[in-house]
Amino acid sequence: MIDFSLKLASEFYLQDAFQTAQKHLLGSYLCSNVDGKFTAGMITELEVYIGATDRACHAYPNKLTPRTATMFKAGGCAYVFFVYGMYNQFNVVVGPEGTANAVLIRSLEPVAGLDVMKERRHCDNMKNLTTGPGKLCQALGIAKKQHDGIDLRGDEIWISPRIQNYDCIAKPRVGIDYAGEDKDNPWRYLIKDNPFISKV
DNA sequence: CGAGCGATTCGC
DNA sequence: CGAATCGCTCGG
Repeated sequence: MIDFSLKLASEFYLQDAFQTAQKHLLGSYLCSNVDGKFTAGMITELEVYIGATDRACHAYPNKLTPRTATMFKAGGCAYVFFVYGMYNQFNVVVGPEGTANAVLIRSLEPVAGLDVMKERRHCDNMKNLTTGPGKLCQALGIAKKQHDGIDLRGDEIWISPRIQNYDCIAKPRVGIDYAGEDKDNPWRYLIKDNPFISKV
């Protein structure tokens, strides 16, 4: 059984976003205790965004606005944003204060609180509960209004370290056709052979 | 101050 | 493949 009370050490949030994403975040457990309900899923897919140089990043080129402000905080907090009038997306802020790097969590394999997830998602199919950035926020009860900027070492949303190593696949990121030269960067990482993915 | 749009999802 | 749906950004 997994001990979800363990939390990813602070040091990893302050290091290189690509290293942290592939070696520490991928395969770890995103946990939430929202409205008194515990849910957790293993991170199977994520994407890296770099504020200084990456046209796909909301904070490019180091653009500080009310929306992007949390990305400039020190690593270890959540950047949660709202899109399409109905969906939230959850990112892990990585790197020292003043940099705007974030890791978008795109898909989870449900591990705990499946009944809660099914209820929140109005859906019974396990493969459809958390396989997408908007879906997993709904399943875990994560929303910008309550959770943007929240510390990930607190007791509402946190990350529990991976308990084994996984082979990693790199692909281009999803839904960023506007990003020009950066749209083909292979900064989407998936656990090899894990079926809980948002897209092929 | 308002038009345009988005790191998506679902149903037709 | 198009609608849903609204906060954020930017231009006027």
